[in-house]
Amino acid sequence: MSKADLNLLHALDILIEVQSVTLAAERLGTSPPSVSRLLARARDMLDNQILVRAGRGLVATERAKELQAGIRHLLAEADTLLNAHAAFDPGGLERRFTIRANDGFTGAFASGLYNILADQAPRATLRFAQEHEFDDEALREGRIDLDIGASRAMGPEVRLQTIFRDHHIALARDDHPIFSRDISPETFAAFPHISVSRRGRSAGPVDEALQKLGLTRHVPLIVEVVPSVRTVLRA
DNA sequence: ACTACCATCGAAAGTTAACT
DNA sequence: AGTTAACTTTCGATGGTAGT
Repeated sequence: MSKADLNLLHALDILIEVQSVTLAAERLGTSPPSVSRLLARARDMLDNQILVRAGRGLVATERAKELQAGIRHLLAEADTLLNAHAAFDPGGLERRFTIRANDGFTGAFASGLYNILADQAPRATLRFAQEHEFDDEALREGRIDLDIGASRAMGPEVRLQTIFRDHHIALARDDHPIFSRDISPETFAAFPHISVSRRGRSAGPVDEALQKLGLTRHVPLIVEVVPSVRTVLRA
């Protein structure tokens, strides 16, 4: 790696992401031949085919995908190191921050966050995106800045931090038979469930908890938002 | 002896054009 | 769409010269 430099690593990161010399050149603000030469240097340096020709295009190899996480980690560390001396001035910040969160979080915190932003970074904008709007790669690829939701493993390049704990509430009709006796995990799992999931998932933390008790539940219906549940229960 | 300035050289990285 | 060749530009290293 003695011939590596940050420009090369940055170019390699983009090349692996877009899998195209032309697109990478556009992202880097340079020409395709220049990127082609960078790619040739990277191939020589790594002694490995990181991007291979597939017809008229390029395809990232498994080795390239393995390298990418490490490359991004290195670039982030270098950025932190090189900019440590620079005083951060939020007042002059001109950029949009995209936060992926559910309606509950947006309703509870959007106003407060806006007030802070207006006070400290008046030229910046804040966008709340719905949970279903981006895939899991969005955070890793920088399409969103913050993902607020149930924690899940996303690799070493993504930093996780617990900011609050939430709890689940179950709804049922007034005359539902579950209320005729004490509610236990067994009776809870015995009845069919409606799952509320913007991502269309039928299983989640509830199912993991039931599984630990040797129980499973049947989820015949999935809806996106809580009001839909109320409508179904009343029907 | 030290410093500042200028010219020269070579490596690296850029471009266009042509080819595969 | 990617690669290569030829050429150009940029930049850092080096050495010579002049002034203090």
